[in-house]
Amino acid sequence: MELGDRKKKILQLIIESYIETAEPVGSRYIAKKNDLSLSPATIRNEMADLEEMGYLEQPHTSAGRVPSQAGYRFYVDQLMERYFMTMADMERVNQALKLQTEEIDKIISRVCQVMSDVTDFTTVAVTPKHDKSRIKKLDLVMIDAHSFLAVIVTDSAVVKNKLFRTSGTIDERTLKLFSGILNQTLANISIGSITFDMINSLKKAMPEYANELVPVLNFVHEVVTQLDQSNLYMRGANNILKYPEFADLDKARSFIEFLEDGEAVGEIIKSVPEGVEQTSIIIGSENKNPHMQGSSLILRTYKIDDSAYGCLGLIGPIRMDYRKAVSDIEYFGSRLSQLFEEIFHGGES
Amino acid sequence: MELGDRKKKILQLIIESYIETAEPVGSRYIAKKNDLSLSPATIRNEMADLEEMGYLEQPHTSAGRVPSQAGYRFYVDQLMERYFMTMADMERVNQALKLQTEEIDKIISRVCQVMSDVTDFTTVAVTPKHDKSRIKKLDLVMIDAHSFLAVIVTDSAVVKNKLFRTSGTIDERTLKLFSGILNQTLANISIGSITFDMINSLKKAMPEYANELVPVLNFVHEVVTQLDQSNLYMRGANNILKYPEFADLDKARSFIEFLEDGEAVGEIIKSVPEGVEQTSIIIGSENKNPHMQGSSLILRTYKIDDSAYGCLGLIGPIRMDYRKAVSDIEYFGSRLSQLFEEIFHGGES
DNA sequence: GTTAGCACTCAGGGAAAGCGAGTGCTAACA
DNA sequence: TGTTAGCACTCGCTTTCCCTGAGTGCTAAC
Repeated sequence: MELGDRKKKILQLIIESYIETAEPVGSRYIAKKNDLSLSPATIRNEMADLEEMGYLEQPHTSAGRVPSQAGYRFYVDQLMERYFMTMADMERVNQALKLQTEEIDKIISRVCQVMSDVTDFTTVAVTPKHDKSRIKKLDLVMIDAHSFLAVIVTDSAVVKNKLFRTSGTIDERTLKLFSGILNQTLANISIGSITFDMINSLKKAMPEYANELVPVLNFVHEVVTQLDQSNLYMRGANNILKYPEFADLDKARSFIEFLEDGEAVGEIIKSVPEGVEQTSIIIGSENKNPHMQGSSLILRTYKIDDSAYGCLGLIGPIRMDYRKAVSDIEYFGSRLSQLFEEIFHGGES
Repeated sequence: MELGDRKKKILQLIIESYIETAEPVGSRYIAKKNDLSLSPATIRNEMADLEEMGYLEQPHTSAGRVPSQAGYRFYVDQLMERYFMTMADMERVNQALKLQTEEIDKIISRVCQVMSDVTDFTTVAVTPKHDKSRIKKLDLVMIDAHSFLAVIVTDSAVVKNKLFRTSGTIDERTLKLFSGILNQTLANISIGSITFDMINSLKKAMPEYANELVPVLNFVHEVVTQLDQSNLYMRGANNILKYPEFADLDKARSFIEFLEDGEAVGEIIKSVPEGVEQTSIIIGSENKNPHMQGSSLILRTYKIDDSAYGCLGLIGPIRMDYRKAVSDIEYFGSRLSQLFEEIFHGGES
């Protein structure tokens, strides 16, 4: 059965009113608040139809109607209009994103916080995996006769380092020799394709320097493993307590606990297709993870460079303001992509 | 008025029972549960005395007694016995602290999480300021003809780095020259004493290299500022929801919000005297910050090296198990100090 | 100094009653 | 045929009232 324009309008009004007030919506309310020039009785008939079609539900006989999950889905797919962020909010975001740092993790963590402040939702963000980037340079810098620093720089501008203390003394020449060999083998290969075996065979190749070299190779392995993973940030967990849906303390607590466990949340976010900047809306039981089935999740990918995409997320009750959430997250996503564009391709710094 | 042994014993029993059950404690209960060989009536007399002295309170006439803040204070100062962690818990902590990394921030963040898991409290941790450490080496590593990496290493083994893209091409010799000058001026001075003026005069000293050098000097300034601050970690905010004291959602929410705001919490923790490994207990309104006055805070300093101390904290309701909290945090603190001792003075790595 | 006995207090829980928002159905109307 | 007024009905919420029971303070006896 196709939905007529009037039914669509009524459904939209009900959903938006419910989103705002969290109260079941009655026919009288719809008739009065909006100039549909229809009587409550007529609205009631339409509402009964919408319920039959599965878009609305009734908590109990004498209450108004509440959107069903299918209702929300229809709403976000077909009814939802674009929301425009106020200039004030945009300005606020832009101010907050004026950072001195270029460290990806710091930036993402900050965005996560600002987004939580602005949207009043719980926000999550994952930094991209760097499995497709390459080691550009591996250098060993002498600090003093008993210690040196290993530095790894990737073409995606990630730098990792570690200090080493040596058992004997060490000189610049030996370090140069080491770094030459390491660079030859490991540079310009994508991180994802550096294997444990590769590193192991390097270890065996130079038994005379094993004492100093093995720790460095372990470090390389550690870095490669690290870059192959993404970090997760979460902020504003307290925000979910603002919604009456989480008035039950136990429910709220176990949900926050779930959110604090990065692994699980990361798992969910990984399901988002990489490589395109897009927004996904996952409503209630559309979530695979049972903990999330009482909530909705809005995800938005952002781009660091062609080989690295990260993801932002907003978590709220199923009755969340999808209109605002979507436009907010899209603004953050685009600002973030833009920010990285400036940092990595914006000429010298 | 001096407290007799019997009064002390009764006060202790009341406090420990209240900590356990969160229910006001009646005279009958104390008489039955413990073999004081006293009748409820006698206990009542003693309780009335303790109330008069300000150690106990009565929520209402027909309820039992509840410890007052002064009661808790007396308890932690004079009555509390040592609690011994179970071997199982210790083992669990030790397992969780087996980390591959030597990055201070990662370690602290991890400890914070484990501590929250083990203790069921909200935990905070601050990393030390490094204002007393010195720049040991400042190196510029050439990456390719258009970019180089600046690396700063301090004597407290902190490494910071940043990539620079240059407008023109650059060669190793120029970088050597730069790093020579920078090292000469900035190395072996304590971070806290490197001033903005100092950096500014360096900028002016070499106008011909301004293009490349100024960004590096800005970076130095940034690093110095960063090292002068401490980072704060917080975990297990959801844990406070486990306590009936926070059953009021609004209260709980605003408290979690307060905790998520690092600044404010950092401010509180800074009040702890540095330089000694010790435990402080701050009960309810002894906290200066009004948000904290409904909670108690246990703080414990830990040592990274002679010039750098950090701090761990447990946050719970005033009715918290001080006995367990104190011994838990002390175990964590000592393990942490020990860990850093191994990392920084344990010979080669 | 300790204890038994007793009257008194008061928060919390449960039942009962009343309220009111909202419905579905029917019949009349355009 | 779609719309609307009217009306009886449903049912969750709130308020009120009462009762219960844990716990107290006081008094008098041991």
